[in-house]
Amino acid sequence: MKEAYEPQTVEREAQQFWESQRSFHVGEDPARQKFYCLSMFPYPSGKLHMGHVRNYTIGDVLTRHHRMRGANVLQPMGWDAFGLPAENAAMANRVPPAKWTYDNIATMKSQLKSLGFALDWARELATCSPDYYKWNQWLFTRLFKKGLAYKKTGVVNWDPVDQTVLANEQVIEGRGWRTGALVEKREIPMYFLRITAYAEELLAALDRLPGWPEQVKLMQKNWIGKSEGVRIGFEYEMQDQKSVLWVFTTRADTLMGATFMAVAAEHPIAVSASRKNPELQAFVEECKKGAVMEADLAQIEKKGMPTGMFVTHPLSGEKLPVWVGNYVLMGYGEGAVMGVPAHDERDYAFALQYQLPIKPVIRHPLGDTVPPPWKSEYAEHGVCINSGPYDGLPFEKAVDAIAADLKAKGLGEKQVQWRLRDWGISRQRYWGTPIPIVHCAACGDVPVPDEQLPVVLPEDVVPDGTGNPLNKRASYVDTPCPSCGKPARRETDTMDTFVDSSWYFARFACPAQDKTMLDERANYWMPVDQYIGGIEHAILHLLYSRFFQRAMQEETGLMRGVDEPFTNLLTQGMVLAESYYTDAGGRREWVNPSQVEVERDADGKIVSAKTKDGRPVIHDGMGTMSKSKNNGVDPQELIEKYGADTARFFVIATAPPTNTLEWSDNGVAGAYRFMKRLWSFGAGFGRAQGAGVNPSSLDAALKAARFQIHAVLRQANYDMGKHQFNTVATAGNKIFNVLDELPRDDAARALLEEGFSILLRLLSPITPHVTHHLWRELGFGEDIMKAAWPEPDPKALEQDEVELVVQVNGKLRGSIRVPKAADRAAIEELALTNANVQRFVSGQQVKKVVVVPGRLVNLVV
RNA sequence: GCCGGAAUGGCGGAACCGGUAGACGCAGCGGACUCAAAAUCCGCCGGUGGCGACACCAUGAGAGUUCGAGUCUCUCUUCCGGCACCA
Repeated sequence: MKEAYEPQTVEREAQQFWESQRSFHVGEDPARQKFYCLSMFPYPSGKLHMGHVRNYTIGDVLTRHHRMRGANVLQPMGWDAFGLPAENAAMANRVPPAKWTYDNIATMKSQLKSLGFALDWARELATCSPDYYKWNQWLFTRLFKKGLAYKKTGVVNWDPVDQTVLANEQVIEGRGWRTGALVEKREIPMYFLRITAYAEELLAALDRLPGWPEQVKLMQKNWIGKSEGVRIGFEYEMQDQKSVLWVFTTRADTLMGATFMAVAAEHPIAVSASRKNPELQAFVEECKKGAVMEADLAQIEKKGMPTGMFVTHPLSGEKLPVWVGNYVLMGYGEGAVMGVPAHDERDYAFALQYQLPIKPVIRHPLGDTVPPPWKSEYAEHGVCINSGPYDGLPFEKAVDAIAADLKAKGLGEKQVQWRLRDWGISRQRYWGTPIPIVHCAACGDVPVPDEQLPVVLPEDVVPDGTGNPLNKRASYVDTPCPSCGKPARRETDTMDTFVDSSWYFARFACPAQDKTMLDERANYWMPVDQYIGGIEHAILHLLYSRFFQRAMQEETGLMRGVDEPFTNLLTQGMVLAESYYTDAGGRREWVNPSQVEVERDADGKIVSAKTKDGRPVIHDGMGTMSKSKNNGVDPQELIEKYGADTARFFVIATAPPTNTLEWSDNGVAGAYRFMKRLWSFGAGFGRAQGAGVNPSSLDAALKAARFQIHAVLRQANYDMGKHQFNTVATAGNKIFNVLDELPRDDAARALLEEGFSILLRLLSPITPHVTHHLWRELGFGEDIMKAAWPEPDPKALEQDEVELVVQVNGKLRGSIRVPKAADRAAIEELALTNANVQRFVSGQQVKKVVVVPGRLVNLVV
């Protein structure tokens, strides 16, 4: 073995070994426990960034650990290859998106390989390949025939100069990113997937996902947004026509306290009333302009204007004025609310603003006779008052009674309202899955029949930014109707790329399958046992995938009982780095941290920083690695300088996987130092003899060392189980430090071998290359991946004597060594003999003695 | 505004059930080796007092429960994340 650690050589050899052994290739094996470990697949943007390295290292640690524990582990990799950046790059470089994408895939694949991930590349897929997106199309046509996919109009951002639809991220301050033209809203026909049909199930099943972070489940719950209430009708007459204004409320119990109605600016009543009222029309227009997205709108002033119309209260017959209110949203419920100022914060503010009456109908804890004017609304549930027949009823009974009475009059019923909307999947873009529909003048929208799938996207196109290039290709657009054969037009919209990523996990189970979307191999591998990725996908990607899993079950008949695609979810934290800038005449010029030298005071705090060529820079603190702050660290440079094992060890050891990870060049150097120490320890180790440890031949010091090694191992295995990988890595440091202190003599030899064998196996999921090399080179075995995961020896953890801490009144005063079997009385007596303990106890009455076996003694005086 | 989560040395972080706070690493300081530097190795490393044994203080702030609280309960502060004026 060489004296010097050369990571490049070691890693190349290990990777060649795995390649030649097909070490990561897996198949179905019903006899073994399967484990499907999946990291979110990357978008092939060019090259890997640190977030990828972190994500895939976490997945690889889990994969290799489960393998060594005997599971049949699948860890695949693929490419989320459709999407807008490819079109942007195409315009900038005049390269077809397909070529740009495939080139990026080649680069990133070689980077992933250089990191030594245990990936089964035989299952690689790219969503832009017709073999893959054919099944997007197939599933779409199935859902279309069932009515779970349908067409309706949707609103898009329209750039009037480029004559093209813009994605939200292409709209910058209301203007098109390329043209700077004011963006218009346009209504165009789009296809939707009826995810709302699954709303109830998607919500309820969250409670059956104990392996998901609570935070993610809560975000999904809020997104689905179920509220139970009552739909209530208020009758009115307009131009002698009887009509009903419908509202939705979760507080039907306060119906008797309604003193006005408020409708959204877009509501038909507002629109028709504004026709003969220019002032109202101006107000309606103003409301429509107001942005309705930002959270700070929660505090904007309530504004409104009366329409001059009145509706009839369905139970009291009272006439209530109808107002247009800027706080009522057309997109939720009925676009109208009943105003109950006494018991709703917004209604209260509105009523105050316009001197509308406030009528309390729920008993206030301070008493029924709260004198007007009210100081604030009272929004808690309570008992009805001032409500005629409903007086004295608590919330639920009042809602039931009122709903029943409304139903009898045909003016209301209980209703469940959802926030979740159907999923609009049409994108007016070129680089995506073609929507398999043909528009025929005679037959309407005809789904492309199975035998004509896939509808192949031409790959030689270079978009120019004006409209969808597919529209300009007659050979693509003109096609006979699959139904009647007459000339027809092919749909040119493509699918949202979230469709691609909503089922790739199942497809990984079924490589090289060209007859069906999935096959029975999905039954073996699904569900994904461990899914790893960023929290930014907490809502959309994960919700859509849960929806698709259910749709796939129904359409393929496979994966019965597997309703949820991801059993356990780990959301890894972001990677942060220091950022620095120079002040270039009021403008910040960001300097990459690799170009900065830092000066610290005696405490290690940064006092000043300058560039390597001496210009002073300002330290801006830790932030997400980003292009805009120029603080990214290139994984490639890191691997070339230190090797993949160092990068992997740093990323794992520095922070728990769910925390943010603060980049530190010194930290990386520390990880490298550990790799080098490990290496030189191995270089001086000699060949393993394989003689086991004979515990009775160990002296006290060696016994203590062995205890430490096994105690650290026990803790490391516990930490591994709860995915706290940072302390598993540092357990490697601890065991190494123990081994490094051991004498190099015959008495210690067997323990040295046992300890090193444990250390190498424990570290192998984190730093697979160096451990692979040392394992083989030192004669521990052929292939460390095939070795058993180390378990602590219970005998090594037995101790004849234990150290107990002695406390007086809960404060640490000394420690004693007692035989393991010592009884309470003996421990008490020994504790009292301790000199320092005596100082605090003497002359006082010992009132109580607490003995925690194996831990401590507490004397209460 | 509402809903989550977090707060421990100069820094990242550790501390399983309430039981020795600060493991491991980074930075820093001192030393060895060297003509010198790098690399490597050894020692110190929360604060205050003390020659020392040791004592006191200390896990964002304040209370509480307990023999004993970083850990449990309540109130507050700050930071991070999510969102929907959702009727």
